[in-house]
Amino acid sequence: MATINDVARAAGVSPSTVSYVLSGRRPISAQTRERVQAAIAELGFHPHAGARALASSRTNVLALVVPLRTDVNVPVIMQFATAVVTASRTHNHDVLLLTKDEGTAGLERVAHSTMVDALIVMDVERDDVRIQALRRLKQPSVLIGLPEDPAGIVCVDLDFEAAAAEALRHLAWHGHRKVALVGPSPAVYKRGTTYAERFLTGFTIGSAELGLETMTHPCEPDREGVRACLADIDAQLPGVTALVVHNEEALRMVLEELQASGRRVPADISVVAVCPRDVALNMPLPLTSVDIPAHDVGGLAVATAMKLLDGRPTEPVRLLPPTLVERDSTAPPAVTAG
Amino acid sequence: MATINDVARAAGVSPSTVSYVLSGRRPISAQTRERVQAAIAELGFHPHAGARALASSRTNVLALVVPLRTDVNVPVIMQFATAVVTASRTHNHDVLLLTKDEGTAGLERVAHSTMVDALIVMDVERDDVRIQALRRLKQPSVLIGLPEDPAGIVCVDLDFEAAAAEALRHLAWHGHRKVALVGPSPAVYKRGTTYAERFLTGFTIGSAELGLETMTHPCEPDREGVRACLADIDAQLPGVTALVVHNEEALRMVLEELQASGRRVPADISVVAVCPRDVALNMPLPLTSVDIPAHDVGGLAVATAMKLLDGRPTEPVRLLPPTLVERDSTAPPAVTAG
DNA sequence: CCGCTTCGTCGAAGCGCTTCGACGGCCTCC
DNA sequence: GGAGGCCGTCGAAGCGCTTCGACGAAGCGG
Repeated sequence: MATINDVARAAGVSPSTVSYVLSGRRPISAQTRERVQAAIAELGFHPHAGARALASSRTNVLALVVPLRTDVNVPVIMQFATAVVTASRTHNHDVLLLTKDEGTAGLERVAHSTMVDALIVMDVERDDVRIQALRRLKQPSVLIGLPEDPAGIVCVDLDFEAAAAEALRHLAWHGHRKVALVGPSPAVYKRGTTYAERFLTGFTIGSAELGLETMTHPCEPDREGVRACLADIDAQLPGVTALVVHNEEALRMVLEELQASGRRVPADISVVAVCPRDVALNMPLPLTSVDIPAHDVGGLAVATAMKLLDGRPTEPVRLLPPTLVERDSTAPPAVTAG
Repeated sequence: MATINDVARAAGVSPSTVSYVLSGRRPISAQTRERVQAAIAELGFHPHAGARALASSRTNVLALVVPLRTDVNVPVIMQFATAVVTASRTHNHDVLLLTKDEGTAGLERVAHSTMVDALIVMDVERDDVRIQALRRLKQPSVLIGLPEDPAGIVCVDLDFEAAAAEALRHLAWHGHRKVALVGPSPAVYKRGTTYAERFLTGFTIGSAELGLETMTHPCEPDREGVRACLADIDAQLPGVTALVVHNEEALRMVLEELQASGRRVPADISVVAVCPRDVALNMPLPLTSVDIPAHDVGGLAVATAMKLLDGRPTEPVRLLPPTLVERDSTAPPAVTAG
């Protein structure tokens, strides 16, 4: 492997000049720069990451903590992860993958041993123990999600409260008065995953503001769970004309069960999904949906981390406004006798 | 941050002694070791990863290249990835996440800049350009998959040929004579993803050996694709009594379409799935399946990488034998007139 | 009791890079 | 036309760790 000294010799300059060509931290004449760059290309020089980290105390690596439990929606997690990786690359950073189950220890390990410049943490819970740990690190961190007390840590996420309100507004505008929320599985609520709670809050508030008759129901994402959920909804909110589904796994089954019970979407019942765009489009019929913009959130998380590293000012909490796209699963309610 | 010098001073020894306590490369008296360890604990010392990498030319980081395209089965990819991460941790390594779309450049970047000790590459295609690149690197690599010409690179994977044979053997043993393969989507074949081809090969050979009447059909994983696929199968292989499904996305829909067409599983038609265990168990009825042991394969990939790093001998290609577990979706064929 | 090995520890030399201060040479401005 | 600046480059000092050779002390056999 060529070193910076080899390059310097080949270009007839000093190592520090090569370094300055690379970093651009001092002016270098066009001539010299070209000679150096030619030497770099010819020797196939790549700076040694460890040496660089040692000398500059910058690693150009971000830690990304992902949950590995399977009761969260895996494809969505993966969308966030890939968004973070691609965004990091555009900022000339790489990504070190940590799993949530290493907990606090994993964060401290990579931070204390200076393996990463900053941390991005997904799937934070209401009062996640990891948050105090993050506060103590010298590296900045960005959460994807919104804990109870985010003081001192920057958070980015979709504004799930607004998302719920948006879904209800759309349905109300179509004339719906009786709307049910098919939520995530009970396990998700139990864990204190705040996006579920925030959506619920938004749903409740929106419902009150719009004067709707609503109910909410968690839903286990298997055939039985979906059936039970829909049955409960029919029992507790007879004449329901619209569903908001905040549960990717259950989505397809909800549609199938509605069909099985003889109800047509959207003629007999409207459905608004809360899910990534491609999920909404890959259903038997294209669903009206509030997008979960994993790509944007991931990109924003990385951009925010970069800001922090540069010492630029940053909003402590940044919630992206939801976008609802009307597709084929919503329509005005059927006019019924009664 | 405390350095090794701080620890040395606190323990009243030289820095090199601390280093030897940490690495165990030279004998250290129990007394000294304890004093050093106490100092380490007290100061919360973590060796600086960059400095360590620079001095030892070992980073204790593995690169993992995952596909980010969505036409592969995301949850399965994620299973591999988490398996690799957890296994790496047990070997005291971390994982740097690269995406396949950075291609050859990404591999070279992390290798040349000495960010990683070894590379693990998923989703290799028949004659993947990345393979030549890997051969040129000074770091060893392990492929999850099996390219055309694996010479010089170690590969691990499930033995998909044997898996197909195993599925057929099970069905033949039950007395089935007409069996169809519902394969991955055409895109997967087109890409030259070898596991699909290997399964197909095994299916064809097994079919001949067992004297079965079979056919194979790729399947687009949406409602229409599944319908078309099943219709083709019924047309081309009338009286088919069993299906082998090698397509996680389509699996649930296949079952539903069979039911919709009035066929009961396994009374009227048997189904063997090729998928991870948990997928087989989370279907409306527990499916007889050949497991895709993502966890084992990921773990093996890491273990193999460690072997290579230690200079221990390694089999060039290691294909894990498949395991078929009989559950509720297979039974002898119905006795019909004719 | 002497010389040889083994054990436990130290000191110093790097690993490859960044960065700070220094220093010529050139331009500019009065 | 000389003082003052800026531009472009160099040299050297580290960053924090590992590792090699060296060296006393202790243990052993003859």
